[in-house]
Amino acid sequence: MQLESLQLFVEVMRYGNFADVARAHGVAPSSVSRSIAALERDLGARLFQRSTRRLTPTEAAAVFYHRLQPALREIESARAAAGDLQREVSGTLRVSAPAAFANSAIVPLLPEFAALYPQLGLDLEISDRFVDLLEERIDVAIRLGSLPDSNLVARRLAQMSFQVCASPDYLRRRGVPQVPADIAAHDCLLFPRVGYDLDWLFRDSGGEVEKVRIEGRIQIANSAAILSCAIAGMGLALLPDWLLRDALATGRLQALFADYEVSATDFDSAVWILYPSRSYLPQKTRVFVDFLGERYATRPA
Amino acid sequence: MQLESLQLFVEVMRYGNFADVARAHGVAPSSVSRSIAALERDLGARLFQRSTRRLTPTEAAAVFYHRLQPALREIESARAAAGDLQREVSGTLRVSAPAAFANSAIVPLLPEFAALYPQLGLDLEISDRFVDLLEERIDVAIRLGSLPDSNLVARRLAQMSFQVCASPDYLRRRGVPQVPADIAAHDCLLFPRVGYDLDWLFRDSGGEVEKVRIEGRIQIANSAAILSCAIAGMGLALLPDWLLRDALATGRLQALFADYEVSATDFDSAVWILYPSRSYLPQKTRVFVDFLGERYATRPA
DNA sequence: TTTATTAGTGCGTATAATGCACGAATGCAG
DNA sequence: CTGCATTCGTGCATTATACGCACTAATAAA
Repeated sequence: MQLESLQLFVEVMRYGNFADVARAHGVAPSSVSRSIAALERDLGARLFQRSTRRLTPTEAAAVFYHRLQPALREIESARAAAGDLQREVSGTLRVSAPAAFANSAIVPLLPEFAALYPQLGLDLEISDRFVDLLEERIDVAIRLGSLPDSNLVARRLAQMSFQVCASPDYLRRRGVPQVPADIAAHDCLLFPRVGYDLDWLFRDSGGEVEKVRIEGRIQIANSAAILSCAIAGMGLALLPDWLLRDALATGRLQALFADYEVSATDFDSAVWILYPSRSYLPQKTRVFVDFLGERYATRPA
Repeated sequence: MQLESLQLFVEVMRYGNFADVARAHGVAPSSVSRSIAALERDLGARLFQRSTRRLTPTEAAAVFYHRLQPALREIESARAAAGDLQREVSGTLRVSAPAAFANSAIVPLLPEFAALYPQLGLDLEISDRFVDLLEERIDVAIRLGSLPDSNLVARRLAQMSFQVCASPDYLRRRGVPQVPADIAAHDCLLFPRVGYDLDWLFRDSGGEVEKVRIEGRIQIANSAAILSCAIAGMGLALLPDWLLRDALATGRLQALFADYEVSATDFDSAVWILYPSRSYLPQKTRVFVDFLGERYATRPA
């Protein structure tokens, strides 16, 4: 029984065919086929019913998979733990982050981080869905907003604050709103959120919250696209500060309502960093978490 | 990382030296030495401090060992479980069968079968369409009639013979037909079949085939419903023997033309049992196929 | 000091793995 | 209904790997 065959089997269960697994591993499909066949010989049981175009796992495969997968992960984890005891930061760190945040807040920091730890490879998995850290073998994940409960270790990187902004061109044409109620007369770029109405919340320095109904003809569920629209002068946008930093710094956008905190949902969104709660935290994970923590402490988002 | 290297490592931790492990495995000591060295390369950490006459496990080895050992045991156990599923009658058997056949010919046998194999769960998928065994993860399928070609293993359970019958009440009112041609004057219960005209075929003991045009006002594409109509005295019905057994035995129906073979299509219909593959045939599939085979051999349908 | 045993290393051979090409099967698009 | 493309499996030639043997260095016990 080959360990590689077991890993291939697990991936075949995930992908549902041999060819994709072969491509992912850079080997010939026949190799995968032979590995699985060898495994079946070892088990004395058929794992997949094959028709040329479809693989169907047998009951034996399902049983084997559900017990094998945790064991393989444990071996991998044990290997990492043993290695990290005597090794410096090395290997590959798999980071999962939302697309917009990765592009504007992580990628700019990568050169410095990579220079700090030349032995460490970085695998940035960009995805806006909530990935399963264990399933995808993610070491560290960035999550925005409020946090669903889980058995992961969570650390709050920074408070996430929002700002209303528009392009100078737009403000010249339509005027600069002075108080929150003024935005009712403006085009707003809408980010549809399930469970929330089309209101923006403004909290003044005294803590008073004002809710203003907004209107607009453009609605996009992608904050990077909303940013582009705002820069193009299509209206007011409510966006998180980490996404605006560049555009504000270069003057392509102009922030409004400096005296207010603004939000579309509530006022306690944050940037979270998550990692699996392992008894032995790999060095690479620790240094990455510490690095981001430092960065966001000294240069708050 | 080789699975065998991991197993060797565990044993080295137990024995405390390479030579004994090598002897226990019937390999050369140099082989063990090389396996451990490869493992150390994979981990990036030294596992043993070697002095020619003594091995001292490092801290990394201790950490690795304590997590590796349960994982290896789990893999071995998972392998045994998957294999046992093949060799022992356990798990769940998914059977696909046409509704009428399932109700009258399979369900009555289930109590006995279930008692024979108490560890086996049974999932009876009743469907009159031709399901894709792989797609639906079906272990065994029952098919009636003639068989479309496929890459499945097919076994003929029994010849399927048809009989013309009617209720005693109906025969009292309308008279008992003596020769095939007599049925032209009777109400017949029609089962519409694509590609076949409304004729019934009679083959006498001499092999002579007679085709008789039938007529009737009731047409139902459901043999169980036709059975009910016949029992209710609504006409003559041409039905497969396995569907009639009960009604004939209790006298609710009476068979006609004992000296003829009858059919609505051709004379070589059969009950087929199909399963996906012959290699690594799970025990649960084998016992079910054998059980039905025995049942239909001793008590022909 | 001698002896016996152990780990590590070259080296040649034997076994195993791999890729490629080909064939059969099958789902999909036109 | 018919090509078209993709997928899995197998035979074959090639390549890579693993293995044992012989030998060296080292060390604990006699």
